[in-house]
Amino acid sequence: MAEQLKSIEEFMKSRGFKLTRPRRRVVEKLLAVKGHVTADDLIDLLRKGGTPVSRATVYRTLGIVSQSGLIDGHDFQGGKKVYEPMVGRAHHDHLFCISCGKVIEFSEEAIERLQDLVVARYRFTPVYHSHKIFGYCETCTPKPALKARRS
Amino acid sequence: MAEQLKSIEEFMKSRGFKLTRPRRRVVEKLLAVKGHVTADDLIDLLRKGGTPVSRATVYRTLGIVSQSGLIDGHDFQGGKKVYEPMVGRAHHDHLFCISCGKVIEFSEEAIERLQDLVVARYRFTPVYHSHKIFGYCETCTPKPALKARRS
DNA sequence: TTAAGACTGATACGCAGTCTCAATTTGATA
DNA sequence: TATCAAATTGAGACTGCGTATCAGTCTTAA
Ligand SMILES: [Zn+2]
Ligand SMILES: [Zn+2]
Ligand SMILES: [Zn+2]
Ligand SMILES: [Zn+2]
Repeated sequence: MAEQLKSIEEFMKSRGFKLTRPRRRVVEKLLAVKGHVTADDLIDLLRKGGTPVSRATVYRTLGIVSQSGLIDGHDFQGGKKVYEPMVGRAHHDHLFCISCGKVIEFSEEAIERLQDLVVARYRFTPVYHSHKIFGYCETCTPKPALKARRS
Repeated sequence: MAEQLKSIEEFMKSRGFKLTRPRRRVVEKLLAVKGHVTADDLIDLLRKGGTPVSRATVYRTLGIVSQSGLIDGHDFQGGKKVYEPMVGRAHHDHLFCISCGKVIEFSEEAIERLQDLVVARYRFTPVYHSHKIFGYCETCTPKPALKARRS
């Protein structure tokens, strides 16, 4: 955990940013929370934790660190970004349940390889990608068995 | 083209919506423009074309027709949706140039198949997906040859 | 003709995120 | 330790896409 913080501090230094106390609070809170959180989640958590940080600083910090790939932001629902730490984690993509909001992470190396093929085909230089599949998770999917019984 | 309009009209009827004159104007304009346009692009085009339609109606119409899969909306840049007609077209995904904004469409059947595999693994019922690769298009990618010469 | 219901458009509103700018903090230097 | 320029902070104003509201209009079928 301190390890992860260190990585982030290094990145910021390399870009001429300081890991100030407010910024550290934001990053530490994000690292402490497992899963995907919004900027406002972080603001609430920090306030409740007795170490409030201004909205502007939270957004700015997330913006800066996002550039490093050490944290990732995703837009699932309509226009509300969720962030997750990526320090020391492998790349993954997401399934999102449009009924309950559940987020499932998946890795499929074969897909990643095929993307290399696609970009090569168009002489495109990829920087990052977003692959999201929307639908119903197991508990939100209507059971076919029940449907059949009804008829 | 009238063919495409017909499909959209059928969908709307089936859902209890009427293809009124303002709605038809919006849809026809979208079908007429090749490529990806925003709601405001459509508003401008309609106004310049002498057949203005209110903002609300444009947004509402795009929202209604989007539900059919006959047009698709994508969010590339920050929070500005672009729409494209899908009537009679096959599914495809996108490359987006973060330098010039160019959009390249691609189809990779193998990726689509692998997605089936992924969702099955999690007993997930897919409804739609979004697969976007961001980076630099051919003309925006710095040429390695030039770089080498410099050193 | 009349009336119920769908639709339109002007505009107010919501909301995530950004910008502004005076006050504060940082950290390099004397 | 004192000093100062540069970076950062935070409160709140602001932006911009999209949605909600609602009075007035258009349809359509008695
Ligand atoms: Zn991926
Ligand atoms: Zn994730
Ligand atoms: Zn696809
Ligand atoms: Zn497309």
